[in-house]
Amino acid sequence: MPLVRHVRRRGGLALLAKQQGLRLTRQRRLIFSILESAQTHLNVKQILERARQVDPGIDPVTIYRNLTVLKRLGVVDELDLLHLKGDQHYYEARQVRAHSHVACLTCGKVFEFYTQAMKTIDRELEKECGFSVAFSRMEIGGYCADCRKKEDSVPAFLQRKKIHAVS
Amino acid sequence: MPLVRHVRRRGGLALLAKQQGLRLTRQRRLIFSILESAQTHLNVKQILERARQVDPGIDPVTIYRNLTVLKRLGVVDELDLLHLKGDQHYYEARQVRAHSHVACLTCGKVFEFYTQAMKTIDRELEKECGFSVAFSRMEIGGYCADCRKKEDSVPAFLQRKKIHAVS
DNA sequence: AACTATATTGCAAATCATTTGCAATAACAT
DNA sequence: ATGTTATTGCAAATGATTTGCAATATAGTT
Repeated sequence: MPLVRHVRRRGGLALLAKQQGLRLTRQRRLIFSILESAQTHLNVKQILERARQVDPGIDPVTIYRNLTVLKRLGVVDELDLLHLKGDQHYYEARQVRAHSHVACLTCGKVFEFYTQAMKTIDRELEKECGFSVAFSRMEIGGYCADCRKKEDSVPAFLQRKKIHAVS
Repeated sequence: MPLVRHVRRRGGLALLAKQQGLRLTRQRRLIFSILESAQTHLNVKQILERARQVDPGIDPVTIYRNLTVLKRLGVVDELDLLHLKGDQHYYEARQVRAHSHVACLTCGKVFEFYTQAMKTIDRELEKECGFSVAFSRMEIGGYCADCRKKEDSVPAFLQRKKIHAVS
């Protein structure tokens, strides 16, 4: 059975890359370390900025190519975060614990939420469908506590007019 | 507080559109009906194809513009289905019951999975974070029962070589 | 340490999806 | 019926990502 499943990284991405027969170039090391040390999901532009602080000559295409490799290895996730900020994609090193990304539709804040319930779903899928979960992503939109206090705030993406629940 | 929240459609998208002051053009009716009658998520190309069977002159830009409107109304969801088939996006009319999209990494099959556990997460977020969930999306990658039987199958997206779990 | 095979890079150009400007048309309220 | 203006289709622009290719750098071998 094919496995990407639970990839545990002991030596980090660099070691994993070696095991896969990839060459460890200066640029690749740099990109790996940026992703590994990132506190949050980054988009390509952000990765490029950080990379250029160290290696000003690095080309965007190198970022793209390495992200492709990392996606194929199953060690980074590509997220779109509900497209709240357009169609750009975000990347993060895959974590051991599954978590969901929760975005406030008013202020745009995104935070991560860890819950056992995601594991529950994995188990249900195994039991009910014989489906073996390798990884999962959850993205939630709604209104955060702060914004709910400020009554009349209008979600940034609702430019035309307020939308009322049709019930 | 702004609401998109639980939009229940009684008269369908057409009625909703009217209530929002949108004009019901021939093209718009068509696009609405395609989305409402679709059994599954569609990408833009698929929507365009279906639309052109009825109205050969319809322009892609009309599809895009209407999808934008529908997204803003909060009645269609834009999915990327784990980017298994590239970066294209898929659209589906938002359903009353939250569900997750489950994709097999070997055969590419995607199915929908309904579970109470998603509602559990909503409640946890409300309780623990004071966050009010408007909608949520979950996408799961793994291996379906059929493919697990056929031992040595290699996931389509792993072109280089087999990846073994690093443990 | 030099040698070799080839994976990887950077640049330029190509591609692809999506958006924008604008004039013509069509929907809807009066 | 008439006028206002939202919506459409076309063409061109944009922006992100990919591809071709020659130069370079890595890692294995001598």
